[in-house]
Amino acid sequence: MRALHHPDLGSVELATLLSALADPVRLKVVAQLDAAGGVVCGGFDVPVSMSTLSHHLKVLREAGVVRVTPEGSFRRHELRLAEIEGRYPGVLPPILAAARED
Amino acid sequence: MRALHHPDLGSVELATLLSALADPVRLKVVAQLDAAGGVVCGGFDVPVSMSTLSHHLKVLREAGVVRVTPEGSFRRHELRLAEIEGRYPGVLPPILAAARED
DNA sequence: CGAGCACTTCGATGCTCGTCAAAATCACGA
DNA sequence: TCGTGATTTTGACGAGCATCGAAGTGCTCG
Repeated sequence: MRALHHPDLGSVELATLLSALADPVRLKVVAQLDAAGGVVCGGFDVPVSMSTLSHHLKVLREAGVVRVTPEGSFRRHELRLAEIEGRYPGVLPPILAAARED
Repeated sequence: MRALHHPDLGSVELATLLSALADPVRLKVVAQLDAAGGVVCGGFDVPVSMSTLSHHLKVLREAGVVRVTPEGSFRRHELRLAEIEGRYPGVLPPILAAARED
């Protein structure tokens, strides 16, 4: 498998970031990531198949929302909250707060 | 033409709101609407044809982002900022601020 | 090594989206 | 009433996306 690519937040367009978040499944993912402090690996509670989840995590990673760290045969996913705050201040927290209400 | 429909913000999903904003043309539109105080009608500065602009304005209206008021043969478009704040506090302002940087 | 687990990638399908030109609608003024 | 200007709708096209199952990759432990 080729190395995981994580974009520099400076090169992420606002529309790209919003597109990544504009999906019910991905909103659930980031909400769970936020609630669990980012330590969740593949234990997401979402109503899609494993392969579809993998696709969504890839979208989030390529939009700079999530950082993925291989850890044995698992993968740790974490929100890149501080970096996103640096690029688009104030955008993510209220979205996380709103996504939490479900 | 059937009457213009403006959804109740209470029935607008977060993913719908973010989808409406997750497009470069629509981000330009809301940024201009924000900057001009909402009085702009069809005088948007966007790189698409008139019919495409109309389509984007319809998307924004149906997502509850914009209110459209017929005014003679023109149409006034305004951001529903306060209402969106009531439903999803803090979400829109930082997006507008980020979209302003262009 | 070999089985099993945790994912990812591939291929395919059906749906949605952004875009345009052309035609339709609508309001106002001559 | 006719025409003009503003805007929407229609119809069509190509691209992109969410989804799945099946096959592939890589890690770990026996």
